[in-house]
Order: sequence, then structure tokens, then C-alpha cells
Amino acid sequence: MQNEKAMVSAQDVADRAGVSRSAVSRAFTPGASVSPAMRTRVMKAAEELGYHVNHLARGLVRNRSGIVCLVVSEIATPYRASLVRWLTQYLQEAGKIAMLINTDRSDNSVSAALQQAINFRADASIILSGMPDRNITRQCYQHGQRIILINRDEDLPGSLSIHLDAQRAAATAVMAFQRAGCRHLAFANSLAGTPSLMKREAAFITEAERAGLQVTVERFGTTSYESGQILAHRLLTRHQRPDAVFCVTDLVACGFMDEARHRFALRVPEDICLIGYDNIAQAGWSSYNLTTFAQPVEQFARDAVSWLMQTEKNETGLTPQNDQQHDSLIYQADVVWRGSVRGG
Amino acid sequence: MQNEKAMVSAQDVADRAGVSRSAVSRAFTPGASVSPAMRTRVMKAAEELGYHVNHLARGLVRNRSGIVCLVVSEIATPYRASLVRWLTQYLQEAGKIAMLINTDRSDNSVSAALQQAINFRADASIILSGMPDRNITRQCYQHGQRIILINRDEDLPGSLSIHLDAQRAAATAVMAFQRAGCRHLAFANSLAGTPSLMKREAAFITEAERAGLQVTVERFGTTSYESGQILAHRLLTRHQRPDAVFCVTDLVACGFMDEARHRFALRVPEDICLIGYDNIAQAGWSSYNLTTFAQPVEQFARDAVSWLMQTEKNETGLTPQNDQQHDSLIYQADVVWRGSVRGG
DNA sequence: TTGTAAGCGTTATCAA
DNA sequence: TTGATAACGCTTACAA
Repeated sequence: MQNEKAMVSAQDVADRAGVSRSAVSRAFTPGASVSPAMRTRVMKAAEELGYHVNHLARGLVRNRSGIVCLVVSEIATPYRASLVRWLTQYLQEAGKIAMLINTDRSDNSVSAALQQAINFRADASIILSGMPDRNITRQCYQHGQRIILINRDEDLPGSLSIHLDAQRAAATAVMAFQRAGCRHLAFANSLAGTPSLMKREAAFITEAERAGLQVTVERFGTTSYESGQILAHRLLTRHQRPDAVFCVTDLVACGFMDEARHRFALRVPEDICLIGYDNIAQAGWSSYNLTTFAQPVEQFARDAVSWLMQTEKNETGLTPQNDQQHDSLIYQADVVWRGSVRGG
Repeated sequence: MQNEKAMVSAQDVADRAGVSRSAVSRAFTPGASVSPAMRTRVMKAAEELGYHVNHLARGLVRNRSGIVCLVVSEIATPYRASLVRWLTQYLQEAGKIAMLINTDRSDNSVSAALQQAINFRADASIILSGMPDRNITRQCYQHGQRIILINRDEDLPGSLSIHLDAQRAAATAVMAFQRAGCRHLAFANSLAGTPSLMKREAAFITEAERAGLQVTVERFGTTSYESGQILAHRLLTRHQRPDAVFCVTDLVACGFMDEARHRFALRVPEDICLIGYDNIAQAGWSSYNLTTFAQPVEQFARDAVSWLMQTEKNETGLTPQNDQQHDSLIYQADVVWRGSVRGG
């Protein structure tokens, strides 16, 4: 015990238990053909020796690692963090393990992340940020790796796309603002230009026009609290100050609200109505009490993982024609009425 | 190309380039002895074939995977999320890759997480939450896996402990409250009972006593916004209402402040002074503008990773006696003066 | 149900 | 610098 071998292998366990290597392997493989007596015997020896299956070797021979890559930028952001939280949880429950790859949002770095995914023979990659090179995703696909895109605006062969329907949320927002008697609508967006974010803007404009209302659009920086402050400054110093602002995310809305209150001495919702998007925890904090649209994050995670497990079987029996098609899931972002819109 | 083999191996590349397998291996190994001509030749073939080194196989033979496990509960919490953010970033820059394991904070689930770390032959594990069984950490150690403990109160052989000095922060807080003319100090804590959190409480009491002040302690729930609200309710309905509260984390402080303002109509800092801990992003938002102590999170990450890389070499030439000792890093949490304390 | 043996894709050792 | 060969620890036909 003093001089224990660093790594104890299945062979060591087999020797100790007086059985064959394969018996040990089977004892550790769920659903393998092994007698209860054999299993307990092996387990006992394994316990005594401190044996742990080497997933590297297992993955090598099975050509499937059990690893799922999470490709994400700005993990510390509340919305992303909660997505990662639920994803890791459901992944673990399904017996998978999450690899977290931090990207700087550039498509380049996303591609680098997928390189890693391929290197580790990940079973799948879940992309929360950016959009990788088509060439690399093709390689992932060829390696039997499935790809899940969350709020990304592209469809890849053999992938699952998870989207939000921007239209209904926009219609609800316009309706709420109208009911509150607002006349001058605005949309506070970032300069990120992410398709899903641009869709929110476009949908809001469309729905406002349908209601006979004009929308002032202002765009700045990333989707952050600080951008919200700047956007507030820009919109609130305009000649025609808006009395209703739809912010592209809650983070932006929080920054906007703080600036409106503390710099412009405006009351929310009396002087200005605000709506956000995401339903991050802070939106529910009583300083903000922000009306917003909730992304069903936990649902995303649950459905993404169950899609993963369902498509697992196809792994071997690839039917190229069929697999060329991608799956798609579209969710509604439910409105969460709080106090940032009059009469909400 | 239609019928490309799912996985292209080093052998395939070697065949195509007309060289040996080992030449391919060397071409992909940084610092290996290979001529530039050979390298470009191999790389060309690899590119054409879409070859990617199999890290599973590489890890198997090198007995080192390049994986570092991050064991953490409540990832979506701002402080944890930012720690994970920096850790993953520095890990990646050092050529490692992070595996994220979500625990429910129980020591059991932390042990299960470390099991996974062993299964994947992780180079190291970084524990941000909970405290695993001594038995399992010993096994990690024997597998040559290093362990980094962040704000955990135990020292393991061959591990690095990262701690915060609670005393100086406490002294600073007491001084600030005194200078603000506060008479009735309180400490708002969670029921979590984590050693690092309890230390903050103990240190605050000690320093207050040294200054001749009494501290009312209230404890409730987890360290969350909601707990802060409850704690505020409890402390502010007391016969002797405190006029200065040190909150165990910023999250608690935010909840406390919101409740004090919106439910008790108290002004901060005029009626009550508040100090938090962590310096999460929200503490800087203008609704809170919270004076707090900043955990040097980025520094943690940088130092943790550089310790990891430095101790890498010892991997093979283990000198048991030497390695029994652990390293320890103690940081100061610098105060961030904002507006939640009078005269701050 | 169990054992035997042949890989899986690498890297490392040793000659050349 | 390059190439052959032996591990690395596991799973999985196939045979018993």
C-alpha cells in the first residue's frame, strides 16, 4: 500500500479476483452479460485496489467519449451562466460530461473550440455563441458528432436548432406599450448583430408598424449593462424622448433603467415604460421589477439533451440521406409581467 | 470524398504523405525532433485528409489527458460564474481544457465529481464548492492528479489552497462603519456554514469587539438574494434596529438593500450603512452602488493555472516526502469604496 | 456466462 | 532526423 502502483488497470483487478480481463470490463459495463456472483467478486477486488475505469481508453475503443462540448462566450453573463448551469445538469443526469470552451465570440475561436471537440472525440457540441466555419462543422458531422445550435441562425446537417419565436413577444410588447398609453416607442439594441438579436428588433418594428406606431432604434456596443446605460443616454437626450423602450436583453434593460432613474430622474413606469428579454434573476430583483420575456432555459437544456440521447442510436447505422436533414425546435418566450410597464 | 472514412488516423496521413506513423506523431507534437520539410509535408497530407489528433489515444499513452475538472455548485451565481469564466480562459491559454461538473454542494456529489475526474484521468481538479471525502482525494493524489481548493478550509497533500484573509476586510469594514458613526452593527450570514463564510463572520465580530462594538448576528438560508431579503426583514424588525450591516456576500447585500429600501423605506446610506463581499458586477450597478470587498478572481485563476503548470514537471519524478506538503496562497480582498456607507 | 485474442490511435524507445 | 516496434487500458467478436 505504501508503494501502490499509480494506475491500477483492469488486468490488476482481474488478477486479484482470479478472473479474466474481459470479466472486469463487463462488470463495469451497464447491461453486459455477467453473473451477479462475478460482478460482486470483481467489484470487491476493484474496490480494494482502487480501480477506476479509464474513460480515455474506453472512449478510444468505443469511438465515443461521453464528452459534450459547450461552446460559449461571456460565461459570466447571467443568461449564459444559467444556460450552462442547466445544460451541465441534464448532461450529467444523462451520463454525459460537459467540456466548457470559452470563446471570444469570433467565429475563428468557435472553430478552434470545435477543433478541441474533434480532438477529444466529443459526442456532441452545443454552441451558445458565435457561428463556426462551415468547413469545421462538416468535419464534426463526419466524425459522428452532433451539433446543437442555441439561438444561432443557421441550419447544419445533422444538427438541432433551438430558436425563439421573436414575433409573438414583439406583439405582446407593442400591445403592452399601447395599453399603457405610450406614444413614442424605441428599441435599444447592441451592435453585436447576432441574428437572434436582430430578429427581436425587426419583429418589434414590424409589430409596431402594424399598430401604427413608429420605432426609434438605437444600437450600441455589446449586450451589457453598460451598453444599456449608454443607450439610455442616447435615447433620452433625443429631441423626441421615447416613453416606451424595448431592450434587447435584460442586462441592457437594467442599465437603461438605472440610467433613466439616476441620471435623468425619470420614474419607471410613470415616465417611461421598459421591457426586457431573457428573464435573468436580476429582472426579478425589486430594484428593477422588470417586465420581460422568459427564455425557457431549463426546457432548452432538457430538450437538447433528450434529442442528444435519442439520436445516439443512429451513430453507427448512419443513413446519410436522412441525416442530412436537421431538426428544429421553436419556443415561445412567455411574458413575465412585472412593474416596469404601466397597467401591466 | 463521398465515402470518407469517419475517422482518419495518423496511419492514413502517413500513407498519404509517404512517411512513417511516428513522423506524423512528431509533426503534431510541439517541440519534437522533426525537420521543417517533413512537418509541412505531413501537415499538407493531414489537411487534405481532415486529420485531427485523437486526444483520447494521446492521453491514454501519455497518461495525462490535458483535462482539468472544475467542481462547482450553483454555477449561475455571479461570483461562481466569473470564477469559472477566468479559470476556463487561463486553462485554455495554458493548453488545458476544462470539464465542468455541477454538484449539488453535498460532499457526496463532490466525491462523485472527482470520480469522473479520475475516470478521465484529469490532470487536476479545481474545487470551488463543497469538500470531498478524504478517501477520494487521496486516490486523486495517487493518480498524479493535483487538486486546487478555492476558499475551502482543508489542506490536502499535494494540493494548492487559495484563501482570502478575512481579518483585514473585517477590520476595514468596522472602521468604515465607525467613521460613519454607526452604533449598532450586524452581520447577515447564510446558514450554509461554509468555513470561509463563517470566518468572515468571526472576523467581523472580533474586530468589532476590539473597537468596543457589539454585533448582532442573523443567519438564514443559502447565500442568495432572497436570503438577503429575509435577513433584512429579520434584522430590521428587531427592537434594536442595526444601522450598519456587513453582508456575507454581495448577493445577500443586494437582497438586503432592496428590502430595506422598498419594504422599510430606509435610505442607504443615510439610515443604514451596508457592506458586501465579492464585488460581483451587480454591486457596481447604480441601483446598488455597494461598498464591498473584491475577491481577486482573475488573480486566483491566473495563479491557480500557473501553479498547475509549474507542478506539472514533478508528475513523473514523484518525491513522496516533498509532495506530502501542500501549497497555500492567501490573498487580501481589497475594499471597493462606493456609496453604501456614509463618508466612504 | 466466461475466457482468448485482436484491435482502437497514440506516443516512446531504440536503432539506423 | 527518421522508422520500426512495443506498450497504454480498454472493449468486443468469437470460441468454449
